[in-house]
Amino acid sequence: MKVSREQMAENRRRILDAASRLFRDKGFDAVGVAEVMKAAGLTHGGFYGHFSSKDDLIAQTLAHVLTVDAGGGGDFRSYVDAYLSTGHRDNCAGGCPTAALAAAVRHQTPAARAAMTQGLRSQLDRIGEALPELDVADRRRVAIGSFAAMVGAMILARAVDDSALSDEVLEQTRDWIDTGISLASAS
Amino acid sequence: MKVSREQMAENRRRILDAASRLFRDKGFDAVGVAEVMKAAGLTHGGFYGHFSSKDDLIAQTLAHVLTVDAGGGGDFRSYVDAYLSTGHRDNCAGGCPTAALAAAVRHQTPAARAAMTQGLRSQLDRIGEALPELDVADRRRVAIGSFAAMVGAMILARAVDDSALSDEVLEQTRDWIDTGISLASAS
DNA sequence: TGTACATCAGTGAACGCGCGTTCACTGATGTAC
DNA sequence: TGTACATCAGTGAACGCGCGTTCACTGATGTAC
Repeated sequence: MKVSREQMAENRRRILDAASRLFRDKGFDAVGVAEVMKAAGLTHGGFYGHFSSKDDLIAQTLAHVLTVDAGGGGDFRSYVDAYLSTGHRDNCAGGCPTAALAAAVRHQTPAARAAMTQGLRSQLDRIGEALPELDVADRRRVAIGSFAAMVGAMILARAVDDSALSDEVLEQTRDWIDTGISLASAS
Repeated sequence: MKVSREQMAENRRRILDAASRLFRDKGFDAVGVAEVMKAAGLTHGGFYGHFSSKDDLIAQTLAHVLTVDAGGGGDFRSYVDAYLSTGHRDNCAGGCPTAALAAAVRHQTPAARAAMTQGLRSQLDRIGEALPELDVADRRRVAIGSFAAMVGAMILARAVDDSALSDEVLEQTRDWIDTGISLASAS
């Protein structure tokens, strides 16, 4: 049955939110259209009233989840600590979409890759702004280098089967970034 | 028709090599058993004489590709430069299996994750050995921190649709790792 | 060393399940009068 | 403001393609004599 315009807009938002969590948790391929719709409280048939295909859903979900700003505001060191925590590692569904999905984006449509590109750009800009104590040249290097290290460390920590090694990857990467920032600040 | 024991062993190796390249290039889900067998010069029916399932192939391919030592020998700085090159970025099929597959391993069987864990362990040990100028505590931090940064940077550089941003991620991460090592060497 | 035969690696057709996608239908919405 | 009707968001059954897996068969291997 038909629903109101606002209800439809909310349904669309719920589909994107459900897809965002499911994709981060299980990956694009392991999540079906029907599963997403069920998680949004709908049936699978209505899907194509909102999206033209699963690929379209993937691209729009990426654009949706990457435009939410990732808890900025605080200083960069505490952001790094929160990012490289066991809590974040164990909460893939609610965690950083870049760590969860960037590797899979390589195999997606141009629209999905474009959304990822824009998301990365704004993420790096946001990190740069959180480093006002550095001069401009250092700022970019620290933003890119440390974000790459955070994403890489999270992916490795999640891939690994041994919790001691996983914890060590997070801890050592935290220390590594910390010393990297200290050096830049001192120069 | 039956083939000789050596031929069968070589066929198995060819299947693993083909799977290794295809999986790195396109991901586990996008590559079918038939495609792997065809790339190895065989037909799909014979697959189950070598492996018990596709999951088994994935686990054994990871073990196979992660035990090849990744061009060690030289010093660490030149390894980093080669790793974070556009050539490596554009050669996913022949490149670092960790950068290509680590994120996907999260969704694979326990056997696959165990192979990944062992592979990461030996990779980190190898990097540590390539840093004899550092004292032991620094060595581990630099090995983990810089490998995390390399893997993360490669994944981001490959996910992104804009070659200027992609190049910048590689370059800045190279600089970031370089300054990180310099700091550790100086202390 | 040579021959007969049992073994078994590889072949290719076939099966069946899952998932993306389609479609005829339903009934609430929201507009025209 | 109230009523009649056209619209269209959502439903759920059905389709069909792709892929993992199975299986009866083939013919070269390698062993027993």
